[in-house]
Amino acid sequence: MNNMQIIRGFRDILPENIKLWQKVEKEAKELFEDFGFDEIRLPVLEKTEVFARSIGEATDIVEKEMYTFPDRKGDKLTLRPEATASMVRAYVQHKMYASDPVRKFYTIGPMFRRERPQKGRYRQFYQIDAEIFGVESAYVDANLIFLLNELFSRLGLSDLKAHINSLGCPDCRPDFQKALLNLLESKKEELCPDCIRRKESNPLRTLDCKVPQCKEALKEAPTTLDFLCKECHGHFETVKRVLKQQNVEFIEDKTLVRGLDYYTRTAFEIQTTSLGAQSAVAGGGRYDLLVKEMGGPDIPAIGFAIGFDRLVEVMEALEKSADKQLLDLFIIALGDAATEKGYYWSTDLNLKGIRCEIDYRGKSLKALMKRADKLGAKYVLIAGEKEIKENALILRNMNTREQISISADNPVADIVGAFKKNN
RNA sequence: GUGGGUGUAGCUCAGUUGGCAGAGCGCUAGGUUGUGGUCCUGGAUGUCGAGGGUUCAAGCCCCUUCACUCACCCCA
Repeated sequence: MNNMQIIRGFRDILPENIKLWQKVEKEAKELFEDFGFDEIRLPVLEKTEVFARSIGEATDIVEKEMYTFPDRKGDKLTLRPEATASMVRAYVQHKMYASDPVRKFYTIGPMFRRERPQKGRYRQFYQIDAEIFGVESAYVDANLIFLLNELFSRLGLSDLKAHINSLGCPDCRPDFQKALLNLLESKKEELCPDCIRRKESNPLRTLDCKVPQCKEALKEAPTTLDFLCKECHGHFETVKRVLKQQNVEFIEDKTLVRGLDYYTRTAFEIQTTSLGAQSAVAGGGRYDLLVKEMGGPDIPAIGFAIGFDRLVEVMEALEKSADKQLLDLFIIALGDAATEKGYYWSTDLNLKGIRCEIDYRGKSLKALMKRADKLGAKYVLIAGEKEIKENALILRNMNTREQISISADNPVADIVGAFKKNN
């Protein structure tokens, strides 16, 4: 096996697939800018501490999925597994809250997690990330979900559903956790091995276990919603009311728990059915405690991440293709003199915005006509020795087979003119 | 990390009880000395994922390993 191979779980996004990526990126940027978000670009490497502190030491991401290594000086560095931690780090480091605590950012880029690859899951994957700092109001929670919904609808995706839940806050979460732990303890004979483990590491996770026996045992389990304090309850009700008012369809999903420690109150996920087990295309939530935890002041925040790769895959599954870019003109130059002229013409045409190609391999007219056809050329310019001598190049319309004769003195102007007339 | 499936031409895949490595598409050259798409004819392209074993003989059987893939776990 050839060793010069891409790393496992990494992939090349090839030109034949890039159009959808560009389309998604363009739509997202336009929408976010319209909604008042500013782009921010963040590094791919951070000190390990940035992620360990924010995501949670005991989470799977930090425990076993990060690409972590010492640099030459011995500092422990990590390839970012998600964007929010870096976003908060930047917000705090530049003391952005000092001049204006209310900030809205988005960023697009690669993330890295060393998991076993499968459908819709890669070790380098891309996220489109948006965060709002400094607003506690439930209106921005609803607004972010609305924004996701709008983006997906603009991309023509309809099989996506928003799931929302509230995880409570430090006031109400402890009571809930106590109640849940009590129940887990009493039912521990019936739980699957994974849930026995979760009981210790991340009790919330037992709520969305897929093993039927666990589901049955935990049917009566308390949920975060049962224990919400008055403020959290009101916050959640507002989110739901506003979404209804704006005709955003959603499912209240009390099994929706998110894996990162920093979430509080609103948690949401956009799910699809067309991607096998990887149902989450976007996910996010509120993290009112994280800015402070990362050394900043007590400032609330909320954000989401869209799984770019997954989104593109959903679109591919629904055959939402983007148009292939075809060629405007293919120049067939036969002989050395014609080839040299053809080179200058093609460059000039490129500069004038005409997508034009020429072939230098000295092939036959027939072979080049085939190539022009393969490239989808709208026109072919034929410049053979005869045409040069007689000062009469042939411009052939490949759809109508119509051919006109143009002078070899300044064919670029004639061609540009022809394109203007047709467009 | 655990389990299942799959590795044969650039792509999609056949390959029988172990007996000369194949097809379609694509590529390429012709079919009127200079006109594409359809059609016809010819041509090129293989470490049968890799390493080892069994055998007179292995793409096929056995062992090891790697990769891809799906699922679990977890998450976007």
